[in-house]
Amino acid sequence: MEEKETKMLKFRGKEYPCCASLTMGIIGGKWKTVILYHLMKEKLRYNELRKSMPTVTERTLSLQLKALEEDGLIKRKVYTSKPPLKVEYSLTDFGKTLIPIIKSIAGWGDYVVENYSR
Amino acid sequence: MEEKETKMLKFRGKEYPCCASLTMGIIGGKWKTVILYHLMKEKLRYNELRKSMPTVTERTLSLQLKALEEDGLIKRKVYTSKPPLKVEYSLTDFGKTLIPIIKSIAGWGDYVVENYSR
DNA sequence: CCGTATCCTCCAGGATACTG
DNA sequence: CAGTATCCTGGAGGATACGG
Repeated sequence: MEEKETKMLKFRGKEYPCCASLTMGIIGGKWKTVILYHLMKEKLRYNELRKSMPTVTERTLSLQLKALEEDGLIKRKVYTSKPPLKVEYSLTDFGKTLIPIIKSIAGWGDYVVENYSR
Repeated sequence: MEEKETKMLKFRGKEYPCCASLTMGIIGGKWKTVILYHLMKEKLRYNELRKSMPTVTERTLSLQLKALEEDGLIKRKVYTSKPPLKVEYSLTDFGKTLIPIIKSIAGWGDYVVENYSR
């Protein structure tokens, strides 16, 4: 009679088995934390982001930005409607709640590079 | 003449464009942080881990444990050589340097569930 | 009990060309 | 400048059965 009923956590329609996997579902993937890391310091235009991330493709950057925007972590502001367009990306207030995490993630990366790089 | 030369970071033979992506390369993926999250509190046996992670498959859990062990984040200790085996997984000292990150990742997940769950 | 061995699916991310 | 539109590929992760 007893169902497994392993209390799944929900956010934006997706289910996660624990709080850690929920966070990783939102900021996981190859590029999301990198984008957030750059936007943490300052708002940036599309091309500025691209230059900060030399190995990402246009399509992938575009998709990741859209996903982050849909999850409410970043906002997209258009300044000119006539080409050349000017678009700036920045963290939302919700996105800013991630700053401590991004900082510790970046900090640990630096620590590893300094002490174990090879 | 000037090469792009975008100083890549290296760890265990892989290259990353920035410190944040290096960290995510090591603890990213669907299950690694979940495993570390459970091992952070206590060492656990294979089956205990499985029960903590009801939706992971045996094969995937096995592969992720092996990857974490290869990166030096967890250690595997075998207690009996005759079946039934007893194997315990725990964080290494290096793995323990991740505890602050895991805690903030888990904490943010909890925060989101409390304030935005739907 | 603690995994491996096979086989398979799916989609994140890449390459490239093109547009408002 | 800031993206879409197509097409494609590799590998993460899943399902299931079996082995020490």
